[in-house]
Amino acid sequence: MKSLRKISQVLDCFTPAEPRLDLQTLAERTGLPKATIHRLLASLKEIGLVVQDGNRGAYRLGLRLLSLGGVALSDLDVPRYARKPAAMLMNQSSEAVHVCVFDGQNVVSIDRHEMSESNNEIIRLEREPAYCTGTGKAILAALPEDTARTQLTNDPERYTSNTITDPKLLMDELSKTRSRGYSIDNEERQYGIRCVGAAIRHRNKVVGAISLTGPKERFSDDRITVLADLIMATAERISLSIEKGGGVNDDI
Amino acid sequence: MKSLRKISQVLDCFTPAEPRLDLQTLAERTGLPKATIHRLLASLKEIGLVVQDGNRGAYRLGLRLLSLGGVALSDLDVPRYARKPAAMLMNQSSEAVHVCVFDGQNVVSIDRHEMSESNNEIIRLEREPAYCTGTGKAILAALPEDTARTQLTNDPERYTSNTITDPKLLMDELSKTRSRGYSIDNEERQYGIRCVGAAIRHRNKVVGAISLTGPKERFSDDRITVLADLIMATAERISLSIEKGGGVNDDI
DNA sequence: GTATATATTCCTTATTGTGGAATTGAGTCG
DNA sequence: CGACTCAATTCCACAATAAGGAATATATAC
Repeated sequence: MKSLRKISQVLDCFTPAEPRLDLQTLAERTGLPKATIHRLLASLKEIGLVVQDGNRGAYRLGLRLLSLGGVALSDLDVPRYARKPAAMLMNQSSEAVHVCVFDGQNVVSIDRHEMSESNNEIIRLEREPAYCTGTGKAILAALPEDTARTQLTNDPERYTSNTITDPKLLMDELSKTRSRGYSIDNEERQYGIRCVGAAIRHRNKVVGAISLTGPKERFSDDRITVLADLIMATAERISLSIEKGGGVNDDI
Repeated sequence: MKSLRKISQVLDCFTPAEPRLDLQTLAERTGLPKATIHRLLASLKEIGLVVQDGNRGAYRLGLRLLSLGGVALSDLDVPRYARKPAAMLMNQSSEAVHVCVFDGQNVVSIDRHEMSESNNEIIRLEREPAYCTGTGKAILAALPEDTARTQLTNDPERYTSNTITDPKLLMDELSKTRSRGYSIDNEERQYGIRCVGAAIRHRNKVVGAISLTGPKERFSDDRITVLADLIMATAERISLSIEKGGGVNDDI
C-alpha cells in the first residue's frame, strides 16, 4: 500500500518542536506534490488523525492518535510494574529516572521521575532516538545482534560531538554495553548530560529500559559505577515482577 | 481515500479491553474480507502503527501511535496549565480530579489526580465517551449547538440505566448544563459514580475540561453545588492562565 | 485595489487496491 | 508420528481509485 507510506512520511513531519505545519512545508519536507498531500490530509482529517486549524489553517496531529496510543500502552506491562521501582530509584539516587517501553520497533519514553517537584513539564511521550540515549542503547544492546543492526539502518543524526554515528562503532558500543550489563550515554544526546541505563526484560526479550539522567558534574565515572548497580538492580526487580505478575503481555 | 476509512475501522477495533486481536476477529468486527484486512495490516505494520506478535500471532497497536499522540499533545496548552490547578483542586475537595483535552474532535483524558497515592494505574490516555461523562458533557455544552449535535450522531451506547442515549434529551441536558455553568454526570457512565465538570476555554473556544469524580454517597446534590463552585473557579483559573500565558496553541 | 503567496479543486491516466479462491503453516488429537 | 483442522497468508484477474500537473479560489500584503 503505497499511499500509506506517504501518509507515514507526512505524519513524521510533525514533531514536538513543529507540531503545526502548512501544506507547503509538508510538500517540501516529503517531496510529494501538494495536490497529493492535500488529498492525504483530507483523508487523515476525516478519520481524526489530523486536525486543521480553522478552514484554511495549519495542520496538526489529532488527539485520536493519543487515544490509540493509550490503547497500545495499556497492553504493556512495563508502565504498570516500573512505576514504583522507578520512584524508589529516584529516591535512592536523587537523580532523574526515565522509563521507556519497546514494542519491537519503537522506543518511547513513558515516565519520568524527578526530584524537583517543579514538574512543570508533562510526561513526554516522545520517541527517543535509540542510538544515543541511555534507555535506547540499553534496549539495542539487549536485542539480537542482527535485529539491532536493522534498527540502525537509517543513518543516525549527530546531536553532539560525542554522538556515535558510525554503525560499526555503534555495534562495538553495544557489545561493550552488553558485557557491562548497563549502558552509558556520555553526552551523546545533549552536552552536559550523562545517563546510565539498563534493559527491562520479559521472557528473555527486551520490553523496555530504565535510566538515570543527570549533569556530567554529578555523573563522574566513579559515580556511574555506583549508579549502574542501582539501575541494574532496579531493572532486574522490574523484570522479575513482570515475570511473576504473570504478565502475559509484552510478548514480542 | 477509501482504504483509509477501512484502516480507521480496523484501528477502532482495538480497545484497552481487547488490545490484541487476530485477523479473523478483525474481519468479523469490520465486516471486511480477511484478505483486505491482511493487506491493510501488513501496510500498517510496515509503518509501525501496528505490531504483530511473532510471525503469525495476534495484532496490536504499535507504540508509534503513542509517540505521534505525544506530538499532538505537546501542542496543547491545557496539560501544561491545568496540572497545578488540578492538584490544588484535589486538595481542596479531597476528590479525584480528571483533566481532558479536546481538539475539536476527540475528548481524551490526559491527567488524573487522586488522593490515595495507591496510584497503581498509569494515566489513562483513553478516549472518553463525551455524552455520559462530566468532562465530556462540559465540553459538548460549551460547543456551538450544531457542532454538539454533530458530535452526537453515532448512536450513544448505554452504560447504566441513567445513561442518556436519546439525542433530543441529550441536547436538553446540554442546554441545562450551559445555563448552570457546570456539568453533572449522575451515574451515567458507571453505577455509583457521580461527576461534576466544567469546560476550559481559550479564546472563547473549548479546549478541554476538568471534573471531580466520586462515589454517589459523597456526591449528594448539596455537595455537588459546593463542588461545582470549586470546579468552575478552577476551570476559570486555568482558562485565564492559558489566555495570559500567551498560549498561541489550542486555537481550533 | 492590485499583487502575491498559498490552499484547494479538477480531470485524465494508469497505477493500485480489491477480495474470492487457493495455499501454506501451526497446532492438535488419535 | 501422521492425518486433520483451523486460521493466516499469498495469488491474481479485474476495475476501482489514487496520482499529480495545471487551473482556480482564497487570504494576506502592499
